[in-house]
Amino acid sequence: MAIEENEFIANRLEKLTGIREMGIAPYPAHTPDRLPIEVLRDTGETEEVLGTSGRIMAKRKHGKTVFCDINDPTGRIQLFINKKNLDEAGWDLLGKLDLGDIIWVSGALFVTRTGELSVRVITLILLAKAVRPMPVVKTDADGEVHDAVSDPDFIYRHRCIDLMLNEDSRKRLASRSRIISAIRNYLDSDGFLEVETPVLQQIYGGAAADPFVSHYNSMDEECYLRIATELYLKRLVAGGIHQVYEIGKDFRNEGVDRTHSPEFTQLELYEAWTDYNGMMRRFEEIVQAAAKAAGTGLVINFGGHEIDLAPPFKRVPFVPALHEKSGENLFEWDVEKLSALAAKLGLGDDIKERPALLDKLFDHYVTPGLIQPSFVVDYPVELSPLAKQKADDPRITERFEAFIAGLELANAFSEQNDPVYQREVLEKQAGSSRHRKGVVDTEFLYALEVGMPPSGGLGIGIDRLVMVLTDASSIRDTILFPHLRREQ
RNA sequence: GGGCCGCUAGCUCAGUUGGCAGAGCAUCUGACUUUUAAUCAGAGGGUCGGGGGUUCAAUCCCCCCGCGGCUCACCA
Repeated sequence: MAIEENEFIANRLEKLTGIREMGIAPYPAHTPDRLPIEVLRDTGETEEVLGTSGRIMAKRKHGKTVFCDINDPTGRIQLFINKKNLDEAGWDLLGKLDLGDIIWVSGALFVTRTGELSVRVITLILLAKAVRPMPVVKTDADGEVHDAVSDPDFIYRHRCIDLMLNEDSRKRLASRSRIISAIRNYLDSDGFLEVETPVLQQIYGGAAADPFVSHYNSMDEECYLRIATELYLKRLVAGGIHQVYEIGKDFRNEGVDRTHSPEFTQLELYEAWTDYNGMMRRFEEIVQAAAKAAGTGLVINFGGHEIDLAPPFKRVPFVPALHEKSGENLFEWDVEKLSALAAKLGLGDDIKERPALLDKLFDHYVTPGLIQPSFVVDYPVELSPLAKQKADDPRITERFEAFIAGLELANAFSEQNDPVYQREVLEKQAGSSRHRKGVVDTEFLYALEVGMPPSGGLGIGIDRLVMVLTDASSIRDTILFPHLRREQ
């Protein structure tokens, strides 16, 4: 199929033909020696002829002199192109260049009358002709940006344009990369092994979510994209891999909103000989390392809140906090009373399960107040099937979720390693939950039966962590290519 | 899935109590040998998201649909 026709594309395709007719290859494979633009800027004025390359971002014609701005990832520099400095072919080529074209130039560096360091171009080579126009964004003397491309739909669908034009997006992408890298460094240097477990699974588990369903032709069987890595990683801990982690995509077939994406990146780590207290320290340290990598201080701004990431983070026990904020002894209430209260608060009138009710009421009463980094600790056992119960109260588990600015960033517990108890819980859940379809992961239970040391486990939503550290209002801003509906 | 808002030129956006569709930038032609949101003179560019309805006349009002945003619901 040919490129869609419009005036702009037709015009550029015509120029492309003209360039070929001049005997110039518009898409050469070879780039002559070049210096990054940043290096030219650091060099300053020099008679030495230097080469560089980049994309044409602005073109100002003044008769026999043309000023262009080109940029590369390291910066932007002005080109001073005068007819007398170029050969005829070079000057003719210039006439067929447009904003967005990628070129190589060489020349000495000088400062113009208006004080702008510029390349006095003596050689001009086309490296890639752009046949599709890109939006033109201008910045004035006051640094004010005009005609910025801000339509989210456009940005998500054409991320290449977004990255070309929007500094914030480039910075966020770099921050994300460095954050993940810093987390790996932190864990690797502390003795953890990074592993890869299956994305394509016959039995999914480790979280309560609907999976994406696929089909494996050669086996003729239904399979699922993973919703968590938990159950595989714990098999490794049982196998003697006592410090292990995975950073990868999980897929949950559920609604999309500002803080949920159907595919998202999660870190899960498991560590033997420690418990959820150890995981709290790990989380605090990972947040420190990530903030350092993102180049923010420990006091950050997110969604209009000033947030202090310095440890230790606040501990908020689930049941007492719920009682304090609600003014009622809700944990002792029965399902009917809880359900009635939830309905009265407009949280939904068809919730009939105690775990869901407690969770919902907690979200209503307590979560919104968790602006500064907080660990909500000691969740009711019904909400935490894979966590170990507290020794002195079997109705409570050694589990925490970490919140920053009301956003859930992490979930962790002292891992349940009692195989008999764990089997009972999973079998009961398989019979009741809409998510489980009556399937129990017996290989996971096999591992517990073989014996798994007391361990702590921690899951961190990487996209959300990036949101917090780059002040992104939507998880989609932290994901380069978020899922969008098909364009009509 | 519900509610609200949006969709107009390549980009950013005006606009019409319903009466030939507008600006800036970009593009094209011309002028200009130190400009920088360059400037000046001229020109072209639109199925006003799609479909249906009301009307002499719809980009505008009504209905359906598509896409997006915010929000609520859902989401261990």
